[in-house]
Amino acid sequence: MRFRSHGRIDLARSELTKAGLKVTTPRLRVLEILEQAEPHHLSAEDVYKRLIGADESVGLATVYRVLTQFVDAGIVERHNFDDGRAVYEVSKHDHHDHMVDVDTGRVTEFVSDRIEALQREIAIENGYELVDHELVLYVRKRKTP
Amino acid sequence: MRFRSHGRIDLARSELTKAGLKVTTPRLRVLEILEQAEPHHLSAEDVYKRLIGADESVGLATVYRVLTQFVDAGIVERHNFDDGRAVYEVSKHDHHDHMVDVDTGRVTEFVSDRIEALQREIAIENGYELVDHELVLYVRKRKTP
DNA sequence: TTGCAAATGAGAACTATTTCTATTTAAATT
DNA sequence: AATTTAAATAGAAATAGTTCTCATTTGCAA
Repeated sequence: MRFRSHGRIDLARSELTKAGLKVTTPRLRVLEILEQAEPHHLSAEDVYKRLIGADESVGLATVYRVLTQFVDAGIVERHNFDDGRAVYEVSKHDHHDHMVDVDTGRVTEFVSDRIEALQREIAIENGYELVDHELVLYVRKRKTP
Repeated sequence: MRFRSHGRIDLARSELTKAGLKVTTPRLRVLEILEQAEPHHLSAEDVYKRLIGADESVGLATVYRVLTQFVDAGIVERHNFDDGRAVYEVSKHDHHDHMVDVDTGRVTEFVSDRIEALQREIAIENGYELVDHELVLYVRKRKTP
């Protein structure tokens, strides 16, 4: 049965092409890993480990190079948390922020239209327009709910 | 004339003592530099350069060590911007957030009680209490004001 | 002032990331 | 399908930022 669709992979291919990046095995693999990642945030090392685990031979330097290209192309976002970790995740249209549990290190995502709106307001009050933002809440589970 | 007051230095001394840190020359020097810093944000390297410039002989390793101790003690805050820079600044009681002009790299500070309140709300809605937060707005000067 | 635990300086070690370069590969061309 | 060529890769080496080690120095309590 020819002409069968390979949805996910074709999507990754077209994303690369659209970004003006040649379609190569390492790029496809890294993009697939990020798209299927759970949680969404992976460090370069995480991506590399998953590649090795899947018996793909991709060099660590290539992982870094490809991730940087993805960030430049807008396919992927990079976040730096205060403890020094840098993580990557595919850019979704629904922008979200992060909440880090300071005891466990667990990261959860959240969206708040109210906060987004306020940020835009604040930028304007200062004569700017908002290009992007980064919000991380450092939190702790409440003892008394 | 004895018994003259040395306001700034005495303050730094008492901050160290309060934090349970022995009062040493390197600690006093680093704290003074951060308190007088303009802009408020300095990297470890910046602090080190200013010490050298002032003919103080303090090792770079000590600068890092002392900065980390200050952060642990809550005297100083550390911020990581998305471009990878890590900067330190003395914790003021009026917590503030940052606005980075993406064209010039200039950093300005701002405070918004509304955003602070919203953050606390969001944490609670998720069963957490807010320990700290980090908000950076990436902005661009408006062409048409 | 003396003694000792704590702090420091200098350089080695470490970690994360980037660069270098010889080799391989994608994809345009024939 | 084979050829060509610029772009991409792997792996090693280099770099930058930060932390560690340990011999020496210092703050401060007795």
